[in-house]
Amino acid sequence: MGEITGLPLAELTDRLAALGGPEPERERPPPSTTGEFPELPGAVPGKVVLRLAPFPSGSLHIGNARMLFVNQYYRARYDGRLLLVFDDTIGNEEKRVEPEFYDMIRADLERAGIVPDATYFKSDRIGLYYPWARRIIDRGGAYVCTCPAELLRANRASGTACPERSQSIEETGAAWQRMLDGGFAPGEAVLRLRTDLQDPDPAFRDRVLFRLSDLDHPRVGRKYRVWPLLEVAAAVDDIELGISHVIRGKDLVMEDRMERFLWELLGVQGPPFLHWGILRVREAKVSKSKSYREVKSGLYDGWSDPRTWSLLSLDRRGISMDALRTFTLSFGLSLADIEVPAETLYAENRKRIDATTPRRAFVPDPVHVAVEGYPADLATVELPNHPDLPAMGSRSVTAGPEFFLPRKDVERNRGAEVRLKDLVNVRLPASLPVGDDVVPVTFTTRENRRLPRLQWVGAADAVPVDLLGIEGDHTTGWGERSLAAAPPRQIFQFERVGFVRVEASWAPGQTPVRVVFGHP
RNA sequence: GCUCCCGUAGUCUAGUCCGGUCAAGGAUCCGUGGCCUUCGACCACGAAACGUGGGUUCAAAUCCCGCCGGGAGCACCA
Repeated sequence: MGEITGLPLAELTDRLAALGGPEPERERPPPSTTGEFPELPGAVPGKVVLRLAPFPSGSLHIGNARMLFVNQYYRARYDGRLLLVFDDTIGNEEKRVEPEFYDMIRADLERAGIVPDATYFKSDRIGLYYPWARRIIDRGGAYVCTCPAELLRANRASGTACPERSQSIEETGAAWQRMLDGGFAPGEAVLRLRTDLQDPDPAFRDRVLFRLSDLDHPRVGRKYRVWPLLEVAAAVDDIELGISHVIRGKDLVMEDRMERFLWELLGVQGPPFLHWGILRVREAKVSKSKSYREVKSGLYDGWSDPRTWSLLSLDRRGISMDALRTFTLSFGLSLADIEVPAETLYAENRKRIDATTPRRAFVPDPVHVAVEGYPADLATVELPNHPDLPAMGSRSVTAGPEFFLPRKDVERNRGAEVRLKDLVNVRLPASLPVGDDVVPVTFTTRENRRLPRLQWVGAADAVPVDLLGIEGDHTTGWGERSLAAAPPRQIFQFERVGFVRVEASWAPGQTPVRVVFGHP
């Protein structure tokens, strides 16, 4: 026996086989395409209830996608329910609830393929939170503090109790009633939780539960002056709405502790929490407040401006929500904070659209050229809509002898022979004339040789195109004639440029064909 | 500073709970070649990783300890 245990595994296997034993399983598990999604603790299929709690202060963006798709994923996995709970408590001056965002967020959800099983508004539930405040007070768990915010913070940092911390339950009850009755102005009093002023995490010491605000709320106006903070509202709703699992970003971990603390104080059992780490898309410097400002100021082209990286803007760019879902789920529920290049998302989208997207020619920043010796029989040519898929058909394109070529390529290849893609070879002049003069180039051969390839548009029949870039920039140029009839939302690949989506058709003499850049 | 979290290729990720089939899999990026009329796609090939030091063990990406590095939170916002 001792002799066997010392043998390497491979040899053991061989000996086993020689003895006629069964071959051990050697199959690898299938390669995973998504990240790791653990079982939800204690989850029972059909009984899982999850919630999405967006704050209606802007459109949903790429950074919110994880919240959407992870919850959607678990709902499907456990055949559960997903509630939309608008986290529309009052906010503050910088972070305000605004009416248009309710519908905008619902539209975002719909776009992402998420149909909530029910929708709630915290602003409808404010009255529900007050009895809970009473219960907390009655257990001696809170006190009304009238310290100015700054002093409150300083005391918290140093672990110093303010005089009101020692008030009796009766005193707190009376002060709370005074808050409700309007006996304090906003900022004059808050209801604070009694935790432990020596708690190792300073952030956790005697946090504020309820505060006063007289801001006008878009749904309930000034009906309430006493507003709950996120932690209390969530602690109450997670119980009352029967949430079975809370899955959210790890920026909210301390709120877990708050909710658990409250539940323990009140002797109720709440759901477990799961988190994911911070996800950043390198190119997307997402800031809801900046987007808000620039949309309001008119600098951005509304919430569909590419710079917002909103779901709406991604759709506008031709990036499918399915690609976004796969992209988002590929990170699993890892707690690590990560930064991912947008290219990964683009690659995912390309997989979905490349095979079905027609090709078209577009020449940005054009130079007008005239080809000397251009073959007369090539005035028009037939080009395939997709190089690899003959089934996608072809279109007839007006060609030379006059063309538009990309200035950048013409300059880079001065004096050299180049290939007009799918057409002929020409020699470019050694130097370009100044101004907008037509540049003479020389036909060389039809023979397809290994030369730099340039996309081209026949000058005789070109259509003006305006391309909106992802930085909000505009590139103008010429496109081939067939673009004129392109319907809005059609996706094309502009050869050697990238994937674009049509915004508006051509109105001759008025507006160019407007397209939005999607990705390379 | 305090609290919590995280370290697998350039970037993500699987594997870590339950040590051996991991001389580490997938995606993306990069390079080369092919298809030879896209700088796209596709095909083939290639380059590329267990933060670090110690310990336990026949055996460590996996268990234990130290160190180093990165991130988040520390609002009368959400």
